[in-house]
Amino acid sequence: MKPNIDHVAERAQVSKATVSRVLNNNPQVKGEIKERVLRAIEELGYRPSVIARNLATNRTNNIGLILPDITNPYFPVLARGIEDAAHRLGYTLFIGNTDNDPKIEQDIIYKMVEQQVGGIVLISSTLDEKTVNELTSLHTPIVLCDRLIEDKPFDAVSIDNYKAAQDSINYLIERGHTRIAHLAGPKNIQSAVSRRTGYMDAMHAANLEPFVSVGTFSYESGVHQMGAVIDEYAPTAIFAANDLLALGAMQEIHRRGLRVPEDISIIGCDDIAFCAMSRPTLSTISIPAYQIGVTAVQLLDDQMKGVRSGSKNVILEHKLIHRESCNGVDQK
Amino acid sequence: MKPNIDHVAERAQVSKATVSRVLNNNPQVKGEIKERVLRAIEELGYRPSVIARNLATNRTNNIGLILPDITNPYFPVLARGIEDAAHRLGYTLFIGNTDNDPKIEQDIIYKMVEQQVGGIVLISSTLDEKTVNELTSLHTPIVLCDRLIEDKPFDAVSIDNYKAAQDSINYLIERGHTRIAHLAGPKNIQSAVSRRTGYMDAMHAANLEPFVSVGTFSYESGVHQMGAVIDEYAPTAIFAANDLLALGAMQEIHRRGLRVPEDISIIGCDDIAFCAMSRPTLSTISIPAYQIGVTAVQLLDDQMKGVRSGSKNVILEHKLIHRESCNGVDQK
DNA sequence: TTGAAAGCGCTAACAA
DNA sequence: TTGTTAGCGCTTTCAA
Repeated sequence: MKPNIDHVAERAQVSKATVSRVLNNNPQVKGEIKERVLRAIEELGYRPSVIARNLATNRTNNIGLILPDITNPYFPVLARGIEDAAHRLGYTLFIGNTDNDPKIEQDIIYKMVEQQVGGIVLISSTLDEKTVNELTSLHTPIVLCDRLIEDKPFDAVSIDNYKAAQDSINYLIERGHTRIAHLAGPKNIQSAVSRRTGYMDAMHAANLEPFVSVGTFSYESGVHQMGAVIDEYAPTAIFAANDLLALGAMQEIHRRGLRVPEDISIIGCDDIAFCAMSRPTLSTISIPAYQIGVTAVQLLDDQMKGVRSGSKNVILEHKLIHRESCNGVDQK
Repeated sequence: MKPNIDHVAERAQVSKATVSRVLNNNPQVKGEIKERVLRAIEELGYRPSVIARNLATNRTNNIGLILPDITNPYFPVLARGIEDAAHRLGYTLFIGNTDNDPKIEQDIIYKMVEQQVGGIVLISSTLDEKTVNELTSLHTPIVLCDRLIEDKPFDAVSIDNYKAAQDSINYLIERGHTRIAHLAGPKNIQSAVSRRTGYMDAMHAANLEPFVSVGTFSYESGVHQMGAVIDEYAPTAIFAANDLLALGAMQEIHRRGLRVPEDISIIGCDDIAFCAMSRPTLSTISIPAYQIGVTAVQLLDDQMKGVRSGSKNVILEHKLIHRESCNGVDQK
């Protein structure tokens, strides 16, 4: 039979309150008694019941991670950062995929709250007024990743997507490109929108004619969009809203017998591992996904421990990575 | 104040046992009373405390997924299958990465058991006698993925790695190759060992001289190993123990000014998404990772519900996918 | 510094 | 068919 706190108390000849104190490192237990309790615990192979403790204290050491789809190569790195940080802080991690479906997202959030998670790291696409109000009413600490919500009562950690887009465009402009098209992501995803706006503003600032093709954040979408872009705009460079799009676009460019970067330069965003493996290797905006994850958990931990009041918005640095897929227009 | 079962009982003018019955869909509650209780629940916005229920029943609706590293592109698909199946069955999923470190693995297993998970899906590399005994002593349902343990009291789901390797070699032999090298995975990972054995046996059966280079399951290892293989063996074909190795090898082959498949054909294993995106696209053994995940959860659910006694070993079908990276020797 | 005892919010015998 | 009551294994006042 699995030993419980009473068995330990009995064996150590103390009350279970004392055992509980030892368990919780309460310093007011005298050394000798503490020894005795620890020995009893050892001898019985006793492990406290987390569940009973949860009920008594009304909290858990669990936190939840809710993301669109772990299958998208950008997310595993983020998830790993979160898991590592959570593990380090003694939390166990729940995980759930939403496929960007607001209904599923709701579902999972409630399920995790029901499990009494101490906090949630949320990568959401659906932050309308209604959702925000519901989240607020949960009274569960929340940290948002990858989207920047101003004037909202949530902690968040992300990069400056607007600036990342501008950096990309300016990088292409410096290399002499003037016909730069943008493969954009979904309109309901905030990071995609920021990147698109950054692109538009940078193009206008340089007096260049913009061209945007909207799709999803997938490889297939990149393949598909690229065909239309070539037909309708004849670009010499592409800024893709993420790397999967860029890789798909590259595929289509090659299929048409054009070359990267000689005919068309291309830059992506995220810096997934495959950017360095593709032929040619893919220039991109590197997002510190792992660090975003770690930071998110730190913010969450602070909230859970009541260290801070008010919400905090952390913007991490992105970095443009130059690889083979980008050339100057004169280097054909 | 958050309502509890007593509040509901009071409002519905019944005992809390009756409320509990309604909560658990016990059919012996009369329709009218059930209505009253449901109304009270509705009006109070009552949600039962999972934690209290866990303590009372001594079980949870949580299951755990323990894997080496979610960052390895093979695992997210598996994880997704597991999450989807778990979600469908009403389980919430814990996740933990081990980095193939037996100590961390132990740690996470205990942590999850401590959380009273109902069961664990384990992708382990370290199944020695000692670990097996410890796992058995946990009395927690366990399903192993991706490795086949005979005569062990665990459910498992995997593919036939030995045969997968043989299929690959025979496929290359049919195309006229005779100098076929193998980039092997770590010696302590069972799937890697099976693939290697399959390779060796297939080579011997065909009277061909084998050449094995041992490394890790990473891209970098593929790059590194490939150099040595070219120098020491001059292969016309490569069977890599996984796709990352294959992609790394391809990179190195190109770097040396050789061509795939004209100079060297190459086939990998796993069928990660990038296989279809690389240049050339990569032939590989397709492993039904998603289906493995789904099946694992089904087995786990059976165990948890006591449907079955004895352990079950499910082998799913793999499939050889022909892509551009493989040629006949005469098609130079 | 330690112990006694009352919960935490539910489930499940057992009785009625 | 419903209610009474005793736990589940801890934590946490309050008293000693």
